[in-house]
Amino acid sequence: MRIAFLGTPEFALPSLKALIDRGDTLRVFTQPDRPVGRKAILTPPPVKVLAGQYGIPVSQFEKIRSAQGCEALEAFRPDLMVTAAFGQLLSAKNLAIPRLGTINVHGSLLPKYRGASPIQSAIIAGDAETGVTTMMTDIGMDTGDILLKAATPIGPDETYEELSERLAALGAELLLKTLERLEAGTLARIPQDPDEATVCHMLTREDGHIDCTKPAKSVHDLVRGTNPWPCAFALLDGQPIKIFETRRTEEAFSDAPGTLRERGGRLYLICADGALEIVSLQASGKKRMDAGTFLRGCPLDGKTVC
RNA sequence: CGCGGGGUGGAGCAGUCGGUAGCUCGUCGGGCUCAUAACCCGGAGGCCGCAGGUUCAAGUCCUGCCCCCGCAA
Repeated sequence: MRIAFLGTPEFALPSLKALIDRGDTLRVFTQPDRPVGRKAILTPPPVKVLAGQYGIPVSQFEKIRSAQGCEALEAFRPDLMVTAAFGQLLSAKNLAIPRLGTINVHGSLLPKYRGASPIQSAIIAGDAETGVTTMMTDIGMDTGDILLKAATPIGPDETYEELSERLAALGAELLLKTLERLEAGTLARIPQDPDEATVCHMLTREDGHIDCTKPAKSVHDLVRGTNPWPCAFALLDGQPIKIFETRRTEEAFSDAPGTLRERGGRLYLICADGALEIVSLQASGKKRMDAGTFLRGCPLDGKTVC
């Protein structure tokens, strides 16, 4: 098949690779190179890099909905479009181009977590299970008919980065299965139940702000759900302290939520219903380090964060 | 020239008004204990990021450069 693949970050890589291995005729559409990091180095999106390694032609548009975007898509004459974490909404005109329609690989069990941060949101919400869904893309935000789903449990300490990697692989498998059934004509379309739908927005830095008046599990879920980006943080003397890794603990304290306690060389953050051990953290202008090392140069016992 | 913090024994940090480098941990040796990420005694280990400058004297003040990091994009 002639397939136009629209995707951008790491999450899209296994799906693109799966299509490459299938031997489809591909053309990749992705976001423009973006300045990355403090040095603002212009960096190509991961999908562009992978496509380049296989000699697949790549087109980059600020807006695929633009006239130029549509022309480029039409010029390729795709049978099918496949999207995976593309990062842009498609227009009705875009969607009308491929005769077989557009299939999206989404990192949640739709209709839950429509939108930009399905994987992080599932972890932050404390869900025990999530998954991937293939669906027929329509004009809405992840509102199209569901094709196939695959579920997977979320590990109690699994981070966004780890889960994202697993779901990306799972998504690629599901995409292959979806295409097989599409070609065999055995694919069923199941409309989403709007009453079950939830939407998750793109995360911002402030989404990583820890609220110690919540239960320890909720804080822990936030820490792992935002790792490595935007990363959970708390304010100490007005300065952000990034908290990379926490661990559930049975240690009991009588301090108010937000208090930091040092005990046995370990660092604890008091939350609403108990303490959470802080395993690794980073102060502004400092490097990331484990709690024991941090405490050696910066005593925190008795201090409070908010 | 976007804003800001920082480079000091192996790790994390302190070092005031310039005056000969200190703390916690680790490490090595010894001691003590039923026992410990316990305690006691002792030791090793530092071109104070690099290069200039000011000075009787620079970790400290000035200039340039390199590197690390937080924010903003």
